[in-house]
Amino acid sequence: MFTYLPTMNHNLLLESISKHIQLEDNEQQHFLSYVQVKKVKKKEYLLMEGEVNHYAMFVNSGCLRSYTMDKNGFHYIQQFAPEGWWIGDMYSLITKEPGKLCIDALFDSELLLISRVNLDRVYKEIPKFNFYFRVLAEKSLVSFQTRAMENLSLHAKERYEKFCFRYPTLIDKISQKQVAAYIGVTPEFLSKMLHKDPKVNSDFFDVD
Amino acid sequence: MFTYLPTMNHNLLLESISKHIQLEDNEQQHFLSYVQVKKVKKKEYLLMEGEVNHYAMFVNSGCLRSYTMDKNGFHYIQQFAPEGWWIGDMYSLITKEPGKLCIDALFDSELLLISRVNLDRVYKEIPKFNFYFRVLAEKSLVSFQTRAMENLSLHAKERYEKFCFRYPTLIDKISQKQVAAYIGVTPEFLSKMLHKDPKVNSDFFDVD
DNA sequence: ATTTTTAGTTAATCTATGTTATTTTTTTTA
DNA sequence: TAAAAAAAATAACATAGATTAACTAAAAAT
Repeated sequence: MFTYLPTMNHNLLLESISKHIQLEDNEQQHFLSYVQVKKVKKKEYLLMEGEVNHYAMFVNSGCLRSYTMDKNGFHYIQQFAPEGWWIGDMYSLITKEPGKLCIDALFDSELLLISRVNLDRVYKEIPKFNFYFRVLAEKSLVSFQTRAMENLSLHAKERYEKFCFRYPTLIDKISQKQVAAYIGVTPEFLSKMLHKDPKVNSDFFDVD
Repeated sequence: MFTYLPTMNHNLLLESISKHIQLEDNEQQHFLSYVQVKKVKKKEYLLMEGEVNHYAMFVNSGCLRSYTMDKNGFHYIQQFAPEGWWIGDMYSLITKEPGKLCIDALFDSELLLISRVNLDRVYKEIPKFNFYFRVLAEKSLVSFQTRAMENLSLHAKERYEKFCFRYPTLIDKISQKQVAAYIGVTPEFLSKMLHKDPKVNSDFFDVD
């Protein structure tokens, strides 16, 4: 049977898991034997459009992003994954088909990878991981349900505010261009939006 | 121990479950003892904004919809749930907090309800339901991830086409008003979009 | 350190979609 | 089946955000 000694690299992940399920020592070691550490440089790709995604990725440090591209080369960012977040192309992971997402690193990052194959083993051998990933999937679902509605109903300014709220640690670390691709406007429009003087309140001069 | 004889009302649900997990007869009966049948009339509410959602709902026949409202009274439809679909306010179900969704019936419908409390019992007593609902949550997640991106990147015409593809059984059953609220345009604009002649190709007359 | 590349700013013009209002058609209810 | 209510169609006008282009500032690469 595989075992693996937990190292500092695993702290963040084990912490996330322990919030939802309790693992015996041997279960923890067994699980970690399926996990591999990977370091990537800024701009390095973890997944390109049309590839099958073989790994669920947990971000230990740094930040990843997943995005799609349209025929004009425009980017639309589906998700940022700063420290402590999971990321992957769920469609491709589930179906084992090539996906439409690209995933790359916004900064030098350290990741923990678990392959789809090993994840299936984990589900079989330590069934309570079904509980852990069910809860995670449900939370992520709520978040994307909310964003799908926000993207229909809110103006760019309001979507910007939601972004700031959702990723408070990123606002001053990533470029406006990335934020624009997340809220779905052109960088030119975002720039204008952030610089235009708040409209002067002209009520003071209203007559009648 | 609770048991319950499966009736015709449960066929569709049991079929959905058996696609993902295999239940022993006693597990099936145990599970069904937690499920109640409910019939609702067209326009009847299952959940109103600000209420806590106590039930996950499975649609046996008819169709439900979940939606949010903005301050101007505009509706934004998060999901239709025709026959064989689950629906609920996942945020409220998870957190037990009041949610922002309304859920009501577009037609007379028959539902199977399982309360949050009983669902927690099911997870504990028949752990493989964690697998079933994990897989469902993951599929639903993919669907909402995709829609969130589509709502940013596609024009109304394309969102209309995606709607037709996603709910092929609904196109000729629900009003344009509902479709407009799903794709995020005004009913006036949708009407114009569907009636405007496809632009005549004037290239033939181009000079130089 | 200098060059090259990328990101951000600004502004004029354009377009997809919203707004308001009126009329017609369809559906629901009495 | 008539009356009332809701949905759909149409059209004139308004606006949020896109497009294009030129310029400046900041990073990255040599």
